[in-house]
Amino acid sequence: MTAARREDEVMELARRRGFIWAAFEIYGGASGFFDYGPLGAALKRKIESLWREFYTLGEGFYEIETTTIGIRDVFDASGHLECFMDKMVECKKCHSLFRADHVGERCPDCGGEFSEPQDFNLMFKTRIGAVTSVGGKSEAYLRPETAQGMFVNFPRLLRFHRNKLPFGIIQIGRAYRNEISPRQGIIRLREFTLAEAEVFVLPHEKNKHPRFHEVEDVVMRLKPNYMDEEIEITVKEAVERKIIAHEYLGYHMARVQQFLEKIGIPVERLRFRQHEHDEMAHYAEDCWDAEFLSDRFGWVEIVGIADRGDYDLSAHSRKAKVDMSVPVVTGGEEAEGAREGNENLSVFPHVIEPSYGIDRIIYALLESSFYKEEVRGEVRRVLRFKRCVAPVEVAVLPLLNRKELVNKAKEVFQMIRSHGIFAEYDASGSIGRRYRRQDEIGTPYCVTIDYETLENDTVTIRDRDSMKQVRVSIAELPAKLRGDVESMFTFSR
RNA sequence: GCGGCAGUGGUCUAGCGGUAGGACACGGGCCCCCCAAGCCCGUAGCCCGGGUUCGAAUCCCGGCUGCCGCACCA
Repeated sequence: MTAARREDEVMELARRRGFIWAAFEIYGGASGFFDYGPLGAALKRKIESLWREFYTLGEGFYEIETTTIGIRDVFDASGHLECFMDKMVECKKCHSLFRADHVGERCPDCGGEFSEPQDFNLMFKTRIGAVTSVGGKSEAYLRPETAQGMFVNFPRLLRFHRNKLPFGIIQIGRAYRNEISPRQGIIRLREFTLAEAEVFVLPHEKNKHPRFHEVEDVVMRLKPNYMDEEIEITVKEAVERKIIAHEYLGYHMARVQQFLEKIGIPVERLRFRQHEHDEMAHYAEDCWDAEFLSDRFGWVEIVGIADRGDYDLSAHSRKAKVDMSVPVVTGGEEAEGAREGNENLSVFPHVIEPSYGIDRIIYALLESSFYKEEVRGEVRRVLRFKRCVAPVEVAVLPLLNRKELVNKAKEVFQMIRSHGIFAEYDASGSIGRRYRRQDEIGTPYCVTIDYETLENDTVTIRDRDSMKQVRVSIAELPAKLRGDVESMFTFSR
């Protein structure tokens, strides 16, 4: 229980200060389930909003919201029913469990005999309605990814986009996987949040992304599956040298990196690792994981960028008997897939999918933001969140708990909130203690009301990272907090 | 899921068969004009269930949870 390691200390802080904790604690807990507290939920909400903006405003994608329960047909077609399933055998002697295809006739531990293989599916199964029979529409599953909701709605989405490709669809939501034994805290959860984009593109257009030039100079750290070491390379060069298969994949990998940097994941702790062929999910043609270098867990996947090919659309077309292929329009530029003289040619769009594990990103952010130093013999713990994700944007503090300062401080507090800035008020304990409280939850700025405030209506803004202060007038405070606060401290760091 | 170890206020810990003590945090007060100072007061705990015993936080069994190793992580 001792929080000896720095990394464990972060999670201790997260629990203590209301970011995240084990679910069902009063009943002893349940492995693989966590709840977000007041600050964690705020942090998560901010990350999700930034993500949403990044893809809607940034890419012009629309967001949809589909059911978290899926009927059997969906996961039958998607392959999850079969491929998410492991045949498990149990040793009759020592009761160890093994995957049937990973093990021989006898238990490798004790040499005991195995039971008959039994199915273990990673999907949570449920039933629809008061039906007790097996099969049919009564059988349902909690989705293991949000993606299927976007695939099964493809015909309507295509019509919505007036039959024009490419287009992208995003979705943020919960997904569920009944892990055999989840560990590693919020790295492996049984219920978690995914933020996924499905980009539908004609196969012969995968190598010409209209905005590729905007990201072509982005330098990324790549670990291709046929190489033993990592290389640092621009996206442009990686695509030219076929290290990354095509522009669409390269473009979205670069965008993933840009998003992660934007919310404050240090780029030097990031790499993109290409899946080995035997490691690839059943639906993937190619897949690169954006991995975060954790002090605690080593390289951890936080985003997967997969080329799902036409796997899902063709599978649902077959199963549902609804043709989701699209006609290939041979316009001015000739299309590779379109053969001459064949006017009725149609193809299944391919899907490029960046899939973000929000909970893991939150862990990565907590771990990499955590900073500890000694100030005057006391430990100072700081979460160095970027302002765009900080749960509390500013704290308003009267220098002393005196009536005249408190009244003025409450006035300023209300004023700041009326400008749409989320603030916290705290008058309890010494000013130093209150600064430390805010440091620990990552509040970037503290506004302090002192006796000078009463004289000339100015307050100080204290910067979390430099602990420096500048004095501004109350009148210009909202504008400063909204706008160029950072610049007021950049030279003093 | 298997094996080993462990679970005491919010956090960290002392106690290891006679009924819980500390530190920090938190709340109230005093003091205080800027980075967890000091003083006073207060709130708050033996993971859950069974058993052994006159008596269990302490010993035994089961469960849950966590850590380490193995397996699993489509």
